Amino acid sequence: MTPEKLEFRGVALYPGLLDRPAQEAMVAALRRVAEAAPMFHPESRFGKRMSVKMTSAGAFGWVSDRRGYRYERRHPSGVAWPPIPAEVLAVWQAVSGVERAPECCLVNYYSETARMGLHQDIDESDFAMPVVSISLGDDALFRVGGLERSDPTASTWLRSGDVCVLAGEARRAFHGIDRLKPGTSTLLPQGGRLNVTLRVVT
DNA sequence: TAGTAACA
DNA sequence: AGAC
Repeated sequence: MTPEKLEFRGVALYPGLLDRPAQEAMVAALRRVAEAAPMFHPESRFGKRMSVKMTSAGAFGWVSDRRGYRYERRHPSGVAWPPIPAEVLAVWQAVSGVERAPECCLVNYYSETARMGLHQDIDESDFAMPVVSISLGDDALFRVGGLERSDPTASTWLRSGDVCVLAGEARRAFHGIDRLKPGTSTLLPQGGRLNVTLRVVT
């Protein structure tokens, strides 16, 4: 793992923390997660489908529907979420800086046209616990703002193998993904991007 | 509005 | 960036 650490608007960035073999191993593990807990398109509380597909691993999964955003013990189908893969836990241990283990491993799949609007991660109970994010596959334009939606934003490209940590001032910063750069990675045979986010929820 | 479209 |  490359130890280089950068900072972008308060977000810690570890470019290329995962080398190609590590990325491939993680994708294989995530494929097993998606077999146990199939990806689904969440719906916002106003009935609009999000463009990303998602599933989770761990004690809790993140769920969105007309009842709002929350963490649930089970996949919408009723099955328990599979365990968080060891490869993913190793990244948390390397960069989170906390002793607690993550309780939720949210896996988002971005097709070439998928995006994620500016939002805050505020469905957790302890904001002293960081959010760790792993990028796999095509490059993605990552936008980071401040604590209010109207705060100015700035963008940077995230590449396959990069890891971000949202902690401290940036823990509740607005952030999102504007677009992908299709064809920039050969990691995923069908293209697109996987993003893995790790959180302590309770 | 974890979304979108129109418009500047 | 703001409005819906």
